[in-house]
Amino acid sequence: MSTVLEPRMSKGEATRERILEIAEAAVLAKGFGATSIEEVIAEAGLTKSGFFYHFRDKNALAREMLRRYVATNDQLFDDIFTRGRELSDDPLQAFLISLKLLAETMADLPSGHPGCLIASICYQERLFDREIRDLTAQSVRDWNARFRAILDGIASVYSPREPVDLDDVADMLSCIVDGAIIMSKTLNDPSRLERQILIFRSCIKLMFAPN
Amino acid sequence: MSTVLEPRMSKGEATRERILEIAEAAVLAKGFGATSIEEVIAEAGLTKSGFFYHFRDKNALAREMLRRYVATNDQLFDDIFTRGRELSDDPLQAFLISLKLLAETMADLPSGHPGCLIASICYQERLFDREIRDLTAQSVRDWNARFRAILDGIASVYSPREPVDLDDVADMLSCIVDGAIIMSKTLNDPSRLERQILIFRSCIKLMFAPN
DNA sequence: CCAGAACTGTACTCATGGTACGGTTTCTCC
DNA sequence: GGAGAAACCGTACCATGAGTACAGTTCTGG
Repeated sequence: MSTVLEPRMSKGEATRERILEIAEAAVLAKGFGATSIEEVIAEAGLTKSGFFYHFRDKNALAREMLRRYVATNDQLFDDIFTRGRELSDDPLQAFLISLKLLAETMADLPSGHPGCLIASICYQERLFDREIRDLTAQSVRDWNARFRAILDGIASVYSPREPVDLDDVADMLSCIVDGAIIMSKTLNDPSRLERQILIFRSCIKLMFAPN
Repeated sequence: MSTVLEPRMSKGEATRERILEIAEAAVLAKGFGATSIEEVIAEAGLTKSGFFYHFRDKNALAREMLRRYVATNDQLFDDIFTRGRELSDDPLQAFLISLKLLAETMADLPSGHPGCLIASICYQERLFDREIRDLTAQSVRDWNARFRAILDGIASVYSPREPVDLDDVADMLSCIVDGAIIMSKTLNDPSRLERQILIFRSCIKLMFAPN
């Protein structure tokens, strides 16, 4: 999940990016409330004045962090699901391929998934203003809608074996991923995430694949 | 999730219980790091000295909170899965019944599920000592093993339609629940949790139910 | 080379977490 | 009903971190 520092980035932008990167890692490891600005700037190698030059306050940092996280994830989903559609014209096959790609991507993370910012924020909701909470909610809704659209495409070709609400099935992917990230981290076993995505994939097959 | 204060509880125990209850709600709402002892004691109606009489430090509070949370959940699972077995001799049917009971239990929570302490701790791991992290890991392992045992019982009667790893299926329940709690909280829609458990139930049916 | 961007340094305020410890009330049990 | 223990209270104190203010310095791109 680390972002490459683009070569054509101004010095200020590069610093901002560095701060956000460090802050995100810290927040995912100990929570926003327990992440001090002082430790962030220590690791980033700048002073408190430097920090407040880039961000008004801690909340602004949280906002930018979240925006960055959502954008990165959106991009990832775009890539993976576009690639799936490229590799198969059948909507079900395309989705199954994409899920495998997603599982592989997660398995390839060097030291496991660092964590989901949305989940982190969710468990510290009182610390954030309405704008941030709205942003997390909207992101989740967007991802669910994206998955729902894919399922609609599948359901227009294959009819599900069991009566299932497609909205719930769409939600399920986010739930599985978030839950599996927690289990991976708690048990210190990164493979759990990959395996859960593949089990979800099996469930999709069971739901839609004819016989 | 609120525990009834037993009548035969000494005054000290009652206070401890009250502190733990208040602290748990606060931790689930804003995280451990951002939960101040001062606000806890203010709500509990005692002084800082009183607090430290019961708990050496904040870490001791976390330990007791976690123990209490795990015990409560263990009890809940015991009740629900025992009841399922009482209502059907068929292991698959018993599990499906239990899942429905679980979904109902979650739907009956007055203002939605307050949150999973394990997940909260997971996203603030650096704040806790090894003992607490080991306790969270062991709890998750225990729950997974419990579900796995149930699945073994089912698999001894019904053979799964798709080749699935039963360990992964067992993990899936915890993942779904944890993920759905996060989605419920983020979208401020308690019904999400119930629906996700029911979708998982559908997946179990699809996996094992003949035809 | 110069204007503005990107910082540094210092010097504060204020709130809060956490510690230490002696004193006081309240319970409990003989 | 009295003694001793359990369950607290009061107060004083330190360390840390958020945030402000602002003047001065260095860097950087055109």
